Amino acid sequence: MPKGIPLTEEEQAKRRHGIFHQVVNIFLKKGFQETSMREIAEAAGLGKSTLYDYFKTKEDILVYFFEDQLSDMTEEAQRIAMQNLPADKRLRQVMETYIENLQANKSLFLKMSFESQRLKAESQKQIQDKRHAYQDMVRALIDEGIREGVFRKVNSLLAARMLVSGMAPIVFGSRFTGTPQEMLKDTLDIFFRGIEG
Amino acid sequence: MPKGIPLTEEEQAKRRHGIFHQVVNIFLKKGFQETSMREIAEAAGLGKSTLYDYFKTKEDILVYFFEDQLSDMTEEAQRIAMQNLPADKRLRQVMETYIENLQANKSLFLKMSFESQRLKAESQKQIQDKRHAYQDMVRALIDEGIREGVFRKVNSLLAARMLVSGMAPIVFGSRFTGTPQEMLKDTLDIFFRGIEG
DNA sequence: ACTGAAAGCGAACGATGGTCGCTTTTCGAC
DNA sequence: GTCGAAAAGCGACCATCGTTCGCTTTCAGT
Repeated sequence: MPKGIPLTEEEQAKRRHGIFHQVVNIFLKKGFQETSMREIAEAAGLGKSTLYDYFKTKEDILVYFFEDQLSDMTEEAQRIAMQNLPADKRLRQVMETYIENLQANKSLFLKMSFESQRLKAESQKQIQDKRHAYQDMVRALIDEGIREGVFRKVNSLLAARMLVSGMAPIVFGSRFTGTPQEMLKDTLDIFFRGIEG
Repeated sequence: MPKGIPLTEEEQAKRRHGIFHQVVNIFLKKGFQETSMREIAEAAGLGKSTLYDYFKTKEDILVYFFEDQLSDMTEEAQRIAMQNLPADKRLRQVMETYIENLQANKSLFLKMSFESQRLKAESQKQIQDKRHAYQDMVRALIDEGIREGVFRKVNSLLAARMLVSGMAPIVFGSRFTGTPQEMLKDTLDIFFRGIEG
């Protein structure tokens, strides 16, 4: 990490990513709220105030996690959404990658979601905004499907919310009826049947 | 408030109640988490450490609110439950007083419920225990109704949870279809029809 | 080589929740 | 009536927290 040379915004982002990755195990072990900035800085091999060069406040670290994950997912979804395929096929793919992402960081998501309840309202709003961006993405795909005629005319925002929030039990639930893939299939079967044109 | 004379447990409880009552407006105005123990003590006209004689920690103050309210409600419900009436009539009365209590402290309940999300898991568990006590009360009433034959044999715990949690939208919801009394009536109509024997 | 700017750091800050030991008040025993 | 034990109350104090400040170190361009 050179000192006298300015970091581009992209490098900053990489650095933030790296810092978070180095620290994540403390959060998993003793929780976010119970970990002090001193500990975080130490675990990252940084001076405490250097940490503040990358995260404006402590809450920003938690917010960063969600923003990072959610914008990754949104990006990925957008890439899929641009393919030349019927909207329902694309939507299916989007949800598949969605639960794959959730599953890959399952315990981290669980812990962080729980801890995020204790953030200030303002920070929670930041996270919600990113969530909405993802929902809007899904919604746009449903709207496309409606225009294509593969979906009937439904309230697309409501449907998107229903679909996305219906994914949680598949990964985080406590009563499983099969593998996540099977549960996803069953859920999507119901959903698509519900809105098919 | 005498100094050299010991307080009975009951007097302590009264005192706690009084302290909370004197402080409640700060919580409503600037929130619980944002109010320091110094401010609380000052508003109560107490020394800071005296406050700690009545509440072991800051979180205890919030926990106290729920414990107090919920045990009041549980008591009241128990009094109604002992009357010599068919179980369904008693259950109806219980739920009526329930939403009356919620309504009477509506904004306080709202604020405090929101703030309680930020408590430590341990404190949240304390609150949940009291909630369960109330639910168990309702459940017992449903069990009685089953024995009396006015209800059919249902999973009484599940039904109780459904009933109690179904009250929230009546008081705290954002989409009202009538007065709380009307909404309660509609909800209970559905519920009783659902479990009638 | 020199300089300006960026990156990094530890000490220090203000505020917080919580504790300690002292003072004040009261009641009951003598 | 007084004296002492015990309780209630208190403000100073403590450790710790998140956050900021000013200094040092390092490097790129001249």
